[in-house]
Parts: sequence; structure tokens; C-alpha cells
Amino acid sequence: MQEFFDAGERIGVLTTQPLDRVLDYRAPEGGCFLGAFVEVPLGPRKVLGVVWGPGAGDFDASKLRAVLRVLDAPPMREEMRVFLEKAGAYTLTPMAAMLRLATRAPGLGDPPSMRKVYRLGEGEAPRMTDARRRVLEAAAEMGGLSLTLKELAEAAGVTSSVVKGLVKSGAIREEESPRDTPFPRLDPEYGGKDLTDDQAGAAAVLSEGVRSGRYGTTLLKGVTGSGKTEVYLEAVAECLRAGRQALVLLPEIALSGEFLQRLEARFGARPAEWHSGVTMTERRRVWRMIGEGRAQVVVGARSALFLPFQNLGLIVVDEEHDTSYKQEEGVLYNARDMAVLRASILGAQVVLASATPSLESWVNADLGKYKRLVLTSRFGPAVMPEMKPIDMRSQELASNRWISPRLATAVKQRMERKEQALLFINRRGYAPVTLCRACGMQIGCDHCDARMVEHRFLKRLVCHQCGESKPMPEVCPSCEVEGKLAAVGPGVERLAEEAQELFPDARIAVLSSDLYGTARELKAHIESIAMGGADIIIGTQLVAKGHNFPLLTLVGVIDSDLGLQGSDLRAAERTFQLMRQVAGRAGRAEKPGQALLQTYQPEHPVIRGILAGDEEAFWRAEADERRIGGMPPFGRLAAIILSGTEPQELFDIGNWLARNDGPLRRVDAQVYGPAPAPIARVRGRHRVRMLVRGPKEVMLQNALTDWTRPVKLKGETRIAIDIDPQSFF
DNA sequence: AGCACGCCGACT
DNA sequence: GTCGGCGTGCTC
Repeated sequence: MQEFFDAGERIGVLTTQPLDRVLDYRAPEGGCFLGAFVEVPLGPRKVLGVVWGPGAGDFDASKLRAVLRVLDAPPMREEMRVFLEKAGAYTLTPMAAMLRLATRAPGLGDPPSMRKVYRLGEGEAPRMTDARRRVLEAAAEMGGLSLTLKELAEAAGVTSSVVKGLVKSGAIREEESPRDTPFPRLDPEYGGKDLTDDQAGAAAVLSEGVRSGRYGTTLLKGVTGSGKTEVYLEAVAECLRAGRQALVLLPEIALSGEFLQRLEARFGARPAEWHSGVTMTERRRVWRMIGEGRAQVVVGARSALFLPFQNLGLIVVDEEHDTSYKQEEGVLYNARDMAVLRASILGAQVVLASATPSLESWVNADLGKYKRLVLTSRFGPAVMPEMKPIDMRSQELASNRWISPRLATAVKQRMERKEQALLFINRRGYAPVTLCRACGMQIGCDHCDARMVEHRFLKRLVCHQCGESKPMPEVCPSCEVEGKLAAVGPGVERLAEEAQELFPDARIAVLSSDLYGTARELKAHIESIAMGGADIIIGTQLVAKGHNFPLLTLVGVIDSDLGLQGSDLRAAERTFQLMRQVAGRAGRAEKPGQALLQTYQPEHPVIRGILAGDEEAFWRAEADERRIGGMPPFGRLAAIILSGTEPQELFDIGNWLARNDGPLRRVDAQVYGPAPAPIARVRGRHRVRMLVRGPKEVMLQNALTDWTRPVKLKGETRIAIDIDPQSFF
């Protein structure tokens, strides 16, 4: 493939505008490289694009326009272009949208931004004061290194005007320097920990893979506290030694300062971060430095997968089973699968780490597609907690009470022993339903087909679907009768209330994602709780995400049955993972732990699987069920989501598709639906779903494209195709 | 995505 | 007469 195009040559440019094809342009003055980031004219506008190849030549040469300028960034590598094309073809996403994922950095086209920095100069200060001396000392300590005005003033303990004064006399030199500074080098030999034999063995296997310089995926399974992180950080270290870059993907919510501190402790400096909380200036710096190879390790959320790495050697997908890896809006992709795709293209290693792997990964390991490493032993004497069911059918419980006498007794014991207890309920807010006892109406969201959830801390009703909220009404919005609104069912807030009544002396802490403004606040709160700042922790699934509570010895799961019912085939798997993780919180230090699962269905296979701790048996049973049903990973699924303002129109399109399913039948795929989506209306838009299931052997993409092509959409109506949907209905 | 063009109904 | 609704087509 030609790598460079001379000025005036016809080239193909992919733009971020939603035109689903590559447009021809003339190469600019001075020519351009294949993959170059460019600005091109499109109609009256200037748009961002990437030189995708030679021009197709089917456009009138006299109408060709020239590339306006080549941006100051290393060209997109071939590996990345191939990745975007394959990922786009797999997820049926237009290339323009794929390119947008890969250019999500502000100020891409801007020249390098500069700022003023200060260091020791040649001149002498006319009058040496105490404050001036401190500044010169601080500057001298930095050697030749420069600091910003604020940094230098802070280091010297003076105000910035003192520094400014020294600049005038030349004692301090002021210079321009690029704002986007390289990340500090990470040292693979800095803070290696002693590993157990088990861990060292696993680390050696991963390191071997990294050294091979070839593609490979390894499932790293280990219970909470088995040292998974230490093990895969050895692979990161090996990657650094090989001079290649590494990416650690985490579910957004698990991106904590605690994790970054662990990396700093291991490598002597902080890696680059990439997630929704990163500021625009920092984003720009990370994007550029990664592209220049001056950031070695990135810790990020799923979108970090689209960063312009120059030499990526390893991708770690931590908590690989986490459902938040699946992007559910806009471009629908699963970051875990896309990580494997990108790595396979560039010859890199993937580590999928989890205590409770997804069934897909488990099966892939079974089939030999992935290597499998299992860490069995935990640090120190702690083991997986003892797990027992509480059969709720035999427990006396007053109405609007959810803590059974048996669980209450167990909590009391922990309090007497000065240990912590965790009560887990996966529902935010006070009560999931607000009902009028006069007319029977349930308060719903005006824009969604979802019930509004009372949040008593906020004194508001909140829609968990669209985020809309309104003050808690005094009278029923329907029949206008006063004082008849009743809270039905438990949420974390209500459980906290009940716990406070049962244990008046207990210090109770509630952990729910909606109670904290910032990640920093949340982290500080969790830390103070972990240090013993509470006797009883009431939490949603937030607590399952990898935080350490050394004093915690009891986990009570309030409603183990939630999520078992319904037609979602992944419900069992998800319940299993969540319960195991929550239970895994108990007894992580020296003290043995216990987990009590309140359930009305102690005989349910999932509950029994959790209790028996026999994961292999659980996975095998789940896998068998999926195999029989032709469900993933033994079959292929795609969901079609029709959305728009007129439900009837959506059903008409759906029914037409269901009748005209020739393209699907040709690949032995079946279509189910149309049916209203689980939440049939979101933000005022109606949604209708269809499901397509096909055999493993054929890709569904082409059939889906042929099948939906005849549909002509008008107005606000949209059709989205979700390959490998998370929720089956 | 934007933006222009163009074809119909409801007003100054 | 003309203002403006949005359906259709184009952007190299």
C-alpha cells in the first residue's frame, strides 16, 4: 500500500460527518501520509477526517477540492484503521461514527498549546528578601526543571507576585513550554511485591505471552483477594520492559483513586487516565501523548480502547463480566470483545480478569480459544465466606419489614464483637413504588413507562430511566386525595431506616451511587467506613465493585431472588456473579466471614449453585441450558430496536419485518417479536424490540442488513441494530 | 450532520 | 401573492 501521497494526488478521506462513504480529495501542498489526520472542506464547512487510501476515482476530477491542512498529530496507524473497519462491520456501525469514537479529544486540530514556565535564571535579585530567597532555593532544587507560576510559588510558600518580581530582574527565567507534557516514565522494577507460588506461576504465563509479541487472550480467574491485580500488573511490567504500551480497562464505576495508587506504588508514577471524569485539557494531553508514545500505561473506561496507541502490547479487561462494558447508547459495542479484536489485529495480549467470569469467556476458555489461569488461594488465612440461605417462608416478618429475625441476630453478634455487617439490596432510593391507597394509582414518569422511585434524602421522586425528578407530592396526582400515598417495597434508604430501628446504637452508613456528588467524595466515604467508621453498611451493587472492608465479617443479602424472575436469560448468570461478589466482601482480612442469603426460593438452581460454591457445576448447567436453546455463546443474537413517537407505526414496521424475513431464513435465523421494549417509553420516545437468533456458524450482519434495507424511515423514527445484546428481552 | 431546494397549505 | 412546514438530496 502506498504510504505517501504527493501534492495534488487523488486521495480518499473518511470524515467524521455521517456520510457512509469515503470522499475523494486532492492531497495538500507538501503531500500527506496515509492515515494523516486532516481538515477538509465539505460544502460550506471544514470537517475532520483521516486519509483512508487512494481515491476511488469515480468523482469528477474538476470538482475535486484539496485538503485544507494536515493536523499536527501522528498519522492513524494501519492497525487502527483495520480495527475501526472490522469493529464497524461487526457492530453494523457507519464508519463516520467509528471515526468519531477514535477522535474524541478536544482541540485535535489546534497547534500545540503553550504556557509559561519558570526556572532559575542568570540574573541576581536587587534586594534579597526572605520570600525571594525561598523562591530561588525552590527553583534551584528543581535543577534545570521548570515549574508553572503556581507550582513554584507554592513550593516556596510565597504568592505569585514574589516570583513575578524575580522575573523582572532575571533571577528567575520565564519561558514558553508546551502545555501537553509527557507522562512520567513508569519503572517496571520499582515496587514489585512478593507473589505466592500460585500468583508467580500465573504471572509467568502472562509475561511469557507478552514477550511472544503475538496475539493471545487469557482468562484470569481468581476470587476476590486472590491477588489478580498483582498478577496482571506483572504482565504490564513485562510489557513496559518490552517497550510497548499497556491499557487497563475498568468498568467506569470501579475507576477509583485507590486503583491508581496501586499502580503508582507498583511503577513509581501515575499512569494516564481516560474516563468521563477527565477534564478537557487532560483528555487532550492523554490523547496526544499516547499517540506520541509518551504515555506508557493508560487506565481507562471502555472508550479508552479507541485511543491512538503507537505500540500497544497488552490490554487488561478487569472485571470482564461487568455489564457496563457494553455500550448501550449510540455505537453499540462490547468493549471486552472489541479489546480482543484490536489485540488480534495488532498482535497484542489480552487478559480478561474476573472472580466471576462471563459465561462467554468461560466457554471460550473451555473451547481452547482462550488460555485459562485460575488463582485459588487467597492472601493470608481468609477463605471464601461460609454461605447459608435464610428461607424467608419460615421467617416471621411484619409488613414493610425486610430484615429477618435470623439475619438480625447475626448482625447483633457482629456488633457485639466490634465487627462490621453489610446489608445488600440492589435498589436505590427509599421505595421502588409509590402507590395511592385511595385510587390505586402508581406514580410513574411523565416521559417513560417507568415508575418513579421515592428518594427520601432528596425529598423527591426520581425516574431511574431518564433521571427526571419532581418533589414528593402531598396529594395523589390522579385522584387528589391527601395523605394516602404509600411507599411499597424496600430500597437502601428504607432498609437503613429499618436497621436503625432494630439497632438503635449502631452507626449506619448507606452506600449508593446517587448519594455522592463526586467520585472523590464517594471514595473518601468508603475509606472512612472501611477504617471502622460504621457498624452496619447498607449498600447497592456499588459495594460489589472491589472495595476492601477489612473489618467486615457478615454479608446479609436482603433479596437474593431479585433478578431471578423475568425472561432475561442472563438473569441467572448475573445474580450468581453479584451474589458471589457481594459474599466475597466478607472476611477478607484475618477474620472468617459469613454470608446469609434471604430467599423465598432456596431450591432454585442458581441459589443452590451459589450456596454450594460449586461454580463449575453452575457454569455447566447454565452452558447446557444455553446450548439447548441455541443461545449465546452457542448461537448468535441481534436485537432490533425501533424507536419513534408513534407506537403504531413502530409495530407496523416490526410486523412487516417479521413477515418479510427471507434474508434471515436463508441463514437459518429466526425472528421474534415485535414486542414493546422492557421499558416501552423512554424520554418520550416509544420503543419496540425484535430479536433475531441464528446459528453460531454464520455471521448475522449481512442478513440483517439485507433484511432491514427496504425499511424506509421517516421523521423521528429510528432503527438500531444491537449485535450481541446484553438483555435478551 | 447541516444546508439548500422545492412543493404544498395558511396567513398578511 | 408569500411565509414556512419538512421531505429529499447533496456534500468529494
